[in-house]
Amino acid sequence: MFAIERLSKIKEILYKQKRVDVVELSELFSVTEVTIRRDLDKLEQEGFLIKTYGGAVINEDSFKNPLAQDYEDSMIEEKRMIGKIAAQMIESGEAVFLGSGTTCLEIARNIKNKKITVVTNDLLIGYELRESIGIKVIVTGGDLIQSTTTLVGGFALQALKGIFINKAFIGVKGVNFTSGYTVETYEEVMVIQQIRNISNEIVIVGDHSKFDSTAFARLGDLQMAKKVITNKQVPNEYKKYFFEHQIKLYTTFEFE
Amino acid sequence: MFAIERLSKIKEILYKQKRVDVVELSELFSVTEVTIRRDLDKLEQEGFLIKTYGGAVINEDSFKNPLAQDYEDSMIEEKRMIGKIAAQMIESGEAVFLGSGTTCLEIARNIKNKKITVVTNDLLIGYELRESIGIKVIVTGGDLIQSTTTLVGGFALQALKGIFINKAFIGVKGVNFTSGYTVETYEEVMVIQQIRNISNEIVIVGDHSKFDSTAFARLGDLQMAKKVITNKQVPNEYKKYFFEHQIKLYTTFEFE
DNA sequence: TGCTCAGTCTCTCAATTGCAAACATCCCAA
DNA sequence: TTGGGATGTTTGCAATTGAGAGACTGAGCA
Repeated sequence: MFAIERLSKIKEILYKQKRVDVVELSELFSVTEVTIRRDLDKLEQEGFLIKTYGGAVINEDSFKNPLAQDYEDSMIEEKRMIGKIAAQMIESGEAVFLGSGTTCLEIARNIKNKKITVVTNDLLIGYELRESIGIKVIVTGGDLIQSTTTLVGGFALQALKGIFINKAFIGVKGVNFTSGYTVETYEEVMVIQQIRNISNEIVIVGDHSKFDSTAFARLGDLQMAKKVITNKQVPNEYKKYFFEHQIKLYTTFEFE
Repeated sequence: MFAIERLSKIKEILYKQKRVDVVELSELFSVTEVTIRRDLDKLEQEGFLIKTYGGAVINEDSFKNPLAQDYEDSMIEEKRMIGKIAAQMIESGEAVFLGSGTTCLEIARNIKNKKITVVTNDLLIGYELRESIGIKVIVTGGDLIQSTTTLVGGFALQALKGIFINKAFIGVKGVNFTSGYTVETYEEVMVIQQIRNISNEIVIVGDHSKFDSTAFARLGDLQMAKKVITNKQVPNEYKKYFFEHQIKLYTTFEFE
């Protein structure tokens, strides 16, 4: 195992368990404790953790610190599964909207061989589908939200006035009984509201980490979509809620 | 086994196993470790992997970071110089349009610290500027031309109706006395014609390989722009022509 | 409070391994 | 023949890891 792999593995453990133990790590990786301490030194310098006597704890600030990379990729496997499920819902000849974010990007990766029209307001989704011969790609245009790949604003809204689509897949940042579905910016909400006007069907996508949390801008209540795709670790009370409200819940395993 | 075969085999292994080991690879291909390291250097430059002591690990970013992919561009050095010259023309507070293509992408790479508004119909240019805090990025939207990163069509034209810009940089595919400036598709011509209506100034950019050749769709004659940026190997007859027609020619060295 | 002691940390040194740069060689094509 | 690209060889340097010595920490206890 390379040092760099060990480091990223430590980061992963740290992310999941919030703390690491020098002795445990040294046994896990079969290296001496000295090496582990040196690794922790490096990660401390990068701001990921704070060393303590005997181990280290995660530095929560590192999430706000742009230098200390994003760690949302921990859900990449879940997102891939969600992408696959979503892809199965899309039929030949349809026009679909893919919202912005990595979950919708995973949907894009699973539909490359279909014959459909894809409308998106995410630069990377457009880019991802550029070689797919069966897919007509339409990008809404708009203002690029700083540090993201999401297009919003006037041009996006204008573009979405003249078209109609069969299904819209919307990635959300928060799912919550009280605040409903939430995303990071109000501008995105505006775009998605317009999508609701022109789409036959709304499908909400988001891995289980989105549940019970709330982002900045409210999209609507949990009943705004009749279909939700997530993975199987979604809390039971949501499963119950969706079932009681005739909202179809698709998870990485069977529908429950 | 040819070097290129070895490289693509390494990519394949990397993709499957997420990591490669210098010693293992050198045994597998029966070449020295030096050769493997040189291979890994190349792949690292292309962004496929990250070298580490003893081997390399796959660069997950290379999936999400389009700019890391297939970075084999002839004339890349020329384009970089052109990008730098173009960047010098752009002043704080201006609104500029960057057309599609790798030459304009090089312009984008040189203006990241400015405080300006950038309008573009190229997905990658938008993406490239997404982190630049001083830059407001507006993407025109539109239909994505198959296998490119260029947006054209109704949405693009519509978006370009309501705005005005100071300078527009247009990359061309062909420069020729008889056919004038040419690009690859008629749809692009439509976009650029609209740009001519809303821009104070048109600047044509293109390295010397574009001269004396012709692409599919005609943009206009050589006098449609009052400024042209290229590199110093441009044929003399064009230098003469531009001089005689009061078109300012900027090259990788001084104006001639 | 101060003591004790096991556990932990840091420092230095050394061995191993990997690396980069310079130079040599080979091969193919102009 | 010559020149350039790819590959191999050599050599000195750098990075990584571990070992051991000594210092530090902190919980328990007198």
